Amino acid sequence: MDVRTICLGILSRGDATGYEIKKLFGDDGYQHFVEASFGSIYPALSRLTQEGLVSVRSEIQEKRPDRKVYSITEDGRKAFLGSLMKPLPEDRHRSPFVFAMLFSHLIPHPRVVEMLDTYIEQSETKLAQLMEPRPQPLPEGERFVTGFGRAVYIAMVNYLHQYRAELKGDAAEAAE
Amino acid sequence: MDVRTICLGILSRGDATGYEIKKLFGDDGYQHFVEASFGSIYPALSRLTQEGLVSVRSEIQEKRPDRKVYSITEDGRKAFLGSLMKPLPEDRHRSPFVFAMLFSHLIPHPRVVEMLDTYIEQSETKLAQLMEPRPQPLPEGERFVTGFGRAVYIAMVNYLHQYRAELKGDAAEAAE
DNA sequence: ACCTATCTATATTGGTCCGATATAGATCGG
DNA sequence: CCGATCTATATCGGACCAATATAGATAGGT
Repeated sequence: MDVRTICLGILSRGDATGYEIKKLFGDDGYQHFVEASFGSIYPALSRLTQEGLVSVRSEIQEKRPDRKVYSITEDGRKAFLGSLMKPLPEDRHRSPFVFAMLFSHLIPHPRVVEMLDTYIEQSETKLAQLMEPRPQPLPEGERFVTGFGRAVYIAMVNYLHQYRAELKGDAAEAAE
Repeated sequence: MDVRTICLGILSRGDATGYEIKKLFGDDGYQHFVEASFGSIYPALSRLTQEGLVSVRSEIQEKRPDRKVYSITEDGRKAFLGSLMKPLPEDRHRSPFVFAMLFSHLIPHPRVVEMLDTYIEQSETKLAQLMEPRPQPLPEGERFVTGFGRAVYIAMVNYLHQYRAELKGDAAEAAE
C-alpha cells in the first residue's frame, strides 16, 4: 500500500501535520503493520494536495516553528474508499533476524544467544505495547487489529522463549 | 538487511544464478522473511563481483539461454559473517490488509467479508507450505525458522477463523 | 499451424521509498 | 553552557521494485 493511500487513511480519521502522521507510526501507533518516513510522507502530502485529495492550512505557532495542517477532501475520501474496494497488495515481512538464524551454525554460540535475547526483548516490548489497556468499547476495526497483533506477538514470544530454553539446555549439556 | 548481504548468505550455501536466487524467494523458500526482485538481485550480484566478494562463470546451455553461475569467495564469506556479528536491522512488517481493516466501518460488509476470506486463504496457503514435511533432522537454523514460522502462522490463522466466526454471527443477527 | 500460458535466463528503467541531512524553532537536566 | 530531546518542514542520494525488454524453450488447446 503506497504512502499516499496510507496518508489518506490517516487523514480520514482526523486532520494532521506531516510530523503528526510520522509520530503515528511510533510506539503506540500503526508501526506493527504500516510505516513511512519523512522522506516519503512530505512528498506524498504535496502530491495529494496537487491532486486535490487533501487541503492544507498553515498555523502560526509561538515558540515553535509554524505547522502545516492537512485535511482530507471529499474527493480524497472517495479515492481512499476506492482503494479499499480494490484487491489489496500482499503483506510484506522482512526479518533480518530470522534470515540470520538460518546461518546460526556459522555464528559463535554466544552471539546466537545474544541475537535471540535482543529479539526476545524487542518482541516483548512490542507485545507490552499491544497489551496496554485501551478505552472500551474499541471501534470494530481497532478491535480486530489489536486482537490480531496480540495473537501473533503472543505466539512469537512463546516460541522464542521455548526455543531459548532449549538453547539453555544445549549450553548446559555442552558445559558438562 | 540489504540485498547484497542476502545474496551472500544464499551463495554461502551453494552456487546459484540470479534466476535461481530469485526462485528461492518463491513458495517454499525464504519468502516469509526476506525477498528481492530481479531489479535488485542482478545489480547486487554485479556489485558483489566488482567488490571481489563473489566470482562468476558462464555456462553454455543447449536449448536454453546461457546462464551465469555465481560463487561466494573467501572474502565474501568473511564479509557475510561480519554482517551477522553486527547488530541486525529491525524487522519490517507491512500489512495493507490489517491497515484496511482499521477502516472496516467505512466498507460495505460483504467487501469486508471478502477481504477477510481472501486473507484467510492466503494465510492458510502459506501455513500449508510451512507444514509440509521436511527431511529430518533439519539443520539447527532451519529448525528454528520453520518452527517460528509455523507458530506465527498457526496463531494468525486461528485468530482469523475465530474473528470470521464472529462476523458470521453478526451477519446472521443482521439477517434476522 | 497458430496462439496462449508458462518456464528458463539476463538485464534495465522509471518511479517509489527511506535514512540521512539540512534548516529552524524550542525545553530540560547536568 | 552543553548535550539530549522535542517540534516542524523539507530535500537528497542511494536502495529497491514492478514492469519491461530481449531471447531461448515446452505444452496444451483450437
